[in-house]
Amino acid sequence: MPKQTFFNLPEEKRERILGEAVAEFKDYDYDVASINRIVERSGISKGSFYQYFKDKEDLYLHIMSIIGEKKIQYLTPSMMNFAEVNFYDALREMYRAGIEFALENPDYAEIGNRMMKDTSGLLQKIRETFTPKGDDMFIALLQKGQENGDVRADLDLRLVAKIMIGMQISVVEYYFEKHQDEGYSMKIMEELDKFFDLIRNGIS
Amino acid sequence: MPKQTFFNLPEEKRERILGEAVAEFKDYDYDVASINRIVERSGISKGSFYQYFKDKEDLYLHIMSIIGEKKIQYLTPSMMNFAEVNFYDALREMYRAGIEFALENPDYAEIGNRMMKDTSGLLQKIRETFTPKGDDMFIALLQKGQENGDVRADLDLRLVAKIMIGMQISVVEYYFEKHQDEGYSMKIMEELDKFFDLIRNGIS
Amino acid sequence: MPKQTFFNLPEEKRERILGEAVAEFKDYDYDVASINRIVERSGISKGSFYQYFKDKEDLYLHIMSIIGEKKIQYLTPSMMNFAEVNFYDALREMYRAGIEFALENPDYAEIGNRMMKDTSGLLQKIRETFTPKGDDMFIALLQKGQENGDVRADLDLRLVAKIMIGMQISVVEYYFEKHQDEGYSMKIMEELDKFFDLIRNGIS
Amino acid sequence: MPKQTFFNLPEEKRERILGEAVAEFKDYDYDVASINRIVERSGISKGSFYQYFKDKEDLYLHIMSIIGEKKIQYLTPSMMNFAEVNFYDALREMYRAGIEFALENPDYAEIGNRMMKDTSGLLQKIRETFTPKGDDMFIALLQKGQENGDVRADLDLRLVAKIMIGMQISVVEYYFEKHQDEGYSMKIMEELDKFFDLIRNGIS
DNA sequence: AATGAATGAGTCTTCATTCAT
DNA sequence: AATGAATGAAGACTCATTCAT
Repeated sequence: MPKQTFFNLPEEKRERILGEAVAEFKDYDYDVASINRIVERSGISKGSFYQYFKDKEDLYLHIMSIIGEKKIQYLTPSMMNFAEVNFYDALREMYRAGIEFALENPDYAEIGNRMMKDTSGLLQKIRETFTPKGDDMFIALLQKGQENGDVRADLDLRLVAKIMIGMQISVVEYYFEKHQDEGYSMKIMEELDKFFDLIRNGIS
Repeated sequence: MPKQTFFNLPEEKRERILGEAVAEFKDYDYDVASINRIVERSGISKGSFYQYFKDKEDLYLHIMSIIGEKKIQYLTPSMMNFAEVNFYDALREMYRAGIEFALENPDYAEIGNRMMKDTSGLLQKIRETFTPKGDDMFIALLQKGQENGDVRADLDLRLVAKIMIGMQISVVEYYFEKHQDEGYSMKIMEELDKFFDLIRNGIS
Repeated sequence: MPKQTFFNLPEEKRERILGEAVAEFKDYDYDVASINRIVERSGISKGSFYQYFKDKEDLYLHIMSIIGEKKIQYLTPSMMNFAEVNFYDALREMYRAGIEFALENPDYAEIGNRMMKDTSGLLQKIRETFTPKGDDMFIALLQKGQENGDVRADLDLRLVAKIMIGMQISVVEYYFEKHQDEGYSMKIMEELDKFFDLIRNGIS
Repeated sequence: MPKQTFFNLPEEKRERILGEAVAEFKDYDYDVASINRIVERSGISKGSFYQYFKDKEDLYLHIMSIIGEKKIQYLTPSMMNFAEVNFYDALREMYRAGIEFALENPDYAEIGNRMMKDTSGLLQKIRETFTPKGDDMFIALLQKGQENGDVRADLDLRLVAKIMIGMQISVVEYYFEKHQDEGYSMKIMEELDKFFDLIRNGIS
């Protein structure tokens, strides 16, 4: 949690610092990311940095929480009426929200992915704080699906949830690689629907 | 390629060094892994290390090639009779081999995953040397499946291959977490079969 | 170019660092000169050094530019009225300035000579930035001499210029060795005049 | 002085080692030259090296003595009949010999120049061992010239000798730069003669 | 609140030399 | 006579963090 001094900063300055920090953590893993570089590019002094944040971890956690909040903004609306829609529509909506988040906030998505992959000990704890949310949402969704009869009853839901989260990342990466140049387009939803048909009806 | 001096070492020492290096690369990304720590824990001098290996990359590549060979040992037998078996049996066999490799060589698997995730530029090239194998195998398998009529014709095979590789990793991670204490057990195959049924027939 | 932090230093400290750096580059070629020694003798930490200078080359270039400026202070006055004086007076003045510079700034002269001799590749570029001045000045002087009829027309001026620059170094070295103990004295000019008579009228 | 073991070596091996050592000292100053590289390229073991030579300095001194001997081979014949010829012919012959040596043994010449330039303390002593020869020869020559009346009496011969040695190096370097591509040719003597005319009769 | 100089441990890598076999 | 493994000091450089002003 940044110190109060940070929140007292004029917004412009606060955003500048955060922006450069995001740029750094997008390009480098936590361990390799450099406070030196962030400070330099932000145009603030080293001393100031340590008056805003306790240490590197403090800054990182703050950014992660910002990313988390942003992600929830995308997900929440689609969760509202889960009760009413059927399982597949809900699942599709969830994927769509996640992908839209990634497309509109590529830096945040990249940092998130980086965190998921990192195993440097420090981040282990952090990950455990952030991932359950996503996991639990998927599991809850699947349970509802089982209740509705939309999903087979004999599945290990935690495994399926884990796989589906992994799928979401794979799909986003694939889309990034494929459409790198064309820029963002939600044409991805067409492909996603084919993918959902696959989930639903199997490969065969 | 390590220098000849390394291969001239008494096996015990050679294995000790490699063991400590593996332990290091298992715990840290390439950039963060420390030669200092490796030599310290191996009980050799820094000078000696550089008489065995050209540099950090040389050591890393050597370990990667050892891992690659090991993995091939697991995969090769199952590839033998791909022509004769049907698509799903082959796919199942492939997964089984991959999972067995990961369960019996968790450190190697961890290093492999780490490499796949790394974005430090240096490893980009290395990855391209090692990953095509996996990707291509999956794609080849899927193509054969399409020819046999086992797999639907309207699929983007590269996307499906990417997802299935991601799945394999997810599955392995899941079983690591679940069976951490119980130690390795191939009871996993029972659950995997349920999973394959899912792939085949869909979630519904 | 040193970083701003360096120029912010109290003058005493700044001069101490520069002094020790000059002492190092006077005693050792660029490649052999040691940052470790410089910081140790300056009484600053290694970290501080790299907050003042980007790297070894940065420090070296800064010193070279100081030397260059100093040298120009010696040369400029004598260049003022080249147009009016005859060739031999100009040449003599040029030598005198160079020798005076070397006698009064022996460390600078030594570093300069060292640079001229270096072949380490890095300094090649640097040399090309600094030497043209000297070469060109000599050639310009000789050309003017030819126009005035003071210098024979059948000479390869580039060769003569090269020789005369070498002569200047030889002369300085000679007086260093000879008058090492006696300290600096411009009695050298008497001998130099004999030498110029030699240049003018030949050995015979 | 190399150890006896070195001289017991089969000639082929001895020459190979020396050849690689010469190649190293041609490319790098004494301090920067690497025993590691020499050993590696010679295909001998580190241990062997130190059974042939006491240390780096021992090897270097041996090479310098070889170079010295070679140079004497070029110079001696021309010195034979100094008594009989006039001063300028002798001087011209001396230059010619030196230049021919440099053209036919460029590596040796390069190492020699490097030594002359080096000031690493160690080489100071070495230089003092080797240079007097050259200096003394020039001085002797000039003295004879003075006796014959070929050379003015009012010259500081040690200074003139130093300058003339420097000139020889300048001339060789110039010729190397100018005729780099055309390969070796004694056409240089034509230019040299112009240069001697200059020495003799002065610039004017 | 802001500064920025100071720090020492850390990074990878190369070196000349020794010594037991 | 030959080997080559072992070594520790030294090289340049980066790091996150502290603290006096």
